[in-house]
Amino acid sequence: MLAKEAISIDKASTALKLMGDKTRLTMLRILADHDCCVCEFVEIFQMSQPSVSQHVRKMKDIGMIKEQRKGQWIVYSLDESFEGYDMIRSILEQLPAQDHHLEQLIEKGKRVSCN
Amino acid sequence: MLAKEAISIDKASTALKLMGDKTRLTMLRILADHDCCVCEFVEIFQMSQPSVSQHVRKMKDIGMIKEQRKGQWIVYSLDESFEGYDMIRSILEQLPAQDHHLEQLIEKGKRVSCN
DNA sequence: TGCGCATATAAGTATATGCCTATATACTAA
DNA sequence: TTAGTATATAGGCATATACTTATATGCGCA
Repeated sequence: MLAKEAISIDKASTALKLMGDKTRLTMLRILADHDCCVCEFVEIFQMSQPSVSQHVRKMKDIGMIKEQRKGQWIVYSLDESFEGYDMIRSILEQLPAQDHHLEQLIEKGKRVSCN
Repeated sequence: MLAKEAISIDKASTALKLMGDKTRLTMLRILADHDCCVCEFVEIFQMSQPSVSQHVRKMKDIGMIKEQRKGQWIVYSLDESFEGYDMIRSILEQLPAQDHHLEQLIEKGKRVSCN
């Protein structure tokens, strides 16, 4: 057993359910390395802005990610105070990095956040 | 980054989706410590046998668990050869043990598998 | 062979999910 | 204030999910 604080089955299943969607899981894997705003995800996933907004909202609602307004944009990031943070971090660390999405964003001149 | 073999986002999201159900997640947490058969899960979850069978089937279909017939029973266990085995193991290790379910099963004289 | 137990499958239903379009809200800058 | 950009919400629709009951299949044993 790892020396990580245990999370309840209930909390864990709620988090894992959200991570069970390919789009959200990719978003989280990106957020593990880079903060992002909604319009960047729209560009990356070539998906409607409301769809992205709804995915983001679900993750924000359970406290998995947090938002911070930066001028015109709302930048999202993993919330380290989330009860299951250690768990989701350890999951994301086992997934391939998604830096190519960020690189393409920069190439297209659509990268917004600076980090 | 941990030194675990990477799993694709696709494979991972499929596995995580199944783990996003409270019943299945609890089953998996139990299987992390003890092999079980369908009738034991029926007793533990107080759920219809077809429901249990369907949950088990979904996990078997993607290779997450494997079956082994032992006489009258089919005993299920985590499949170590599953591509995402390291990932699901690391998740389950962060969840509270579910030994009380097994203990209650034994008290009721309904424990089947011997391990 | 035939009965009983364990498990699987089929079919139906209610609810949840993920996407879309249309519209509302919030902030920036002229 | 007004226009433009970013984000959120509402409403609708198609599909997926989780459960149920009814029924089929598979194995062990008398």
